[in-house]
Amino acid sequence: MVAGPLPARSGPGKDRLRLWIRLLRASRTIEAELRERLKKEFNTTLPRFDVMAALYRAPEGMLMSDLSRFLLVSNGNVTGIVDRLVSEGLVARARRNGDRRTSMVRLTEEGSKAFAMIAAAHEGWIGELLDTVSEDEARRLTGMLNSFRSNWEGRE
Amino acid sequence: MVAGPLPARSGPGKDRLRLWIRLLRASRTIEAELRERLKKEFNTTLPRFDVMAALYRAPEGMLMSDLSRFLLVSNGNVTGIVDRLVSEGLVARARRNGDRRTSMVRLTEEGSKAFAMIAAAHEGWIGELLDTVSEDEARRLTGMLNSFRSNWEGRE
DNA sequence: GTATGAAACTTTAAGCTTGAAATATTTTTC
DNA sequence: GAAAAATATTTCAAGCTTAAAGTTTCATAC
Repeated sequence: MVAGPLPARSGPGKDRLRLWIRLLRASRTIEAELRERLKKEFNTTLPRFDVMAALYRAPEGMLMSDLSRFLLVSNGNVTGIVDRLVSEGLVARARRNGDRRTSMVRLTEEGSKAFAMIAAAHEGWIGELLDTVSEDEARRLTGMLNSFRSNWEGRE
Repeated sequence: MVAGPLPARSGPGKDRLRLWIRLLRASRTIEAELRERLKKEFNTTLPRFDVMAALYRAPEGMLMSDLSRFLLVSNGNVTGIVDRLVSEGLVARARRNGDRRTSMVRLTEEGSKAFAMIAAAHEGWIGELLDTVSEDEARRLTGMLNSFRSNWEGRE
């Protein structure tokens, strides 16, 4: 989804198609760079980072379904990633509240420390990778993307 | 890479971090919707669509390495996707030019027809999914993303 | 209290993705 | 022109991803 079907020079909707293609190329370029650095510097992956980032925001823990909803990925997907993080000792499942179907997932002490270090580097990388975007431009772009998102969210 | 590590309210680089998170969430949301529709309506996938889109632009064919460079994915990845497209009769490999290491990959007649249909639907979907973005706004956003991209490309 | 259905999660099969190693071919160097 | 380096591609192992089907537990209705 990086190329797009020969957008004709003009016509209704062509500008949106062009926008979509640019958006996708930008995020894929940055994503590839981040993935490579996460691997090289911390021997981890983007999905693991995503899960840890979500859990870091929720010290009390999250349900599996909260995680998958928040990260925009499927349920089964989260199961696998959390499994691996648990086996690495970075995340823990606690099956304690009344509902025995659910398990509260949270970062371990070790996971929290590890994440803090990775997150600091991550923020630096983003600043570096996006340094051709001025802070002001960044705010405006964010605003536009935000309004797209909030409009979109109510629809499905 | 959809959440991001608790962006502090302010500070240097925070606006860029926020921008990155929005960018990623927007593209993931749209991507998920496209993937679902491609599956439901045409029983195909986003990676297959990407490869076919690239080949549609190059009737004379492309090398595997051209494909992987253009699509921003690894070599081995393209091999697998093309293998499946070949087995479905939508794509053909031609090992004909002087260099016997390379193979020219192109759409078959059937593949070209199939792609044209899917692409028409795809363009409509994008118009629909992005209809909260005005055409004017789309052009401005595209411009900003473009300048990011061209600045970035010279660097690595 | 027991059947019905809903909810939370896991498992499975198929496919996508990467980085690294392997293979085959061409080009360069001496 | 043979050895070495470079290029184009494929193979491989590990992990990510989805949709669909399966399991367990909970809530509702009767």
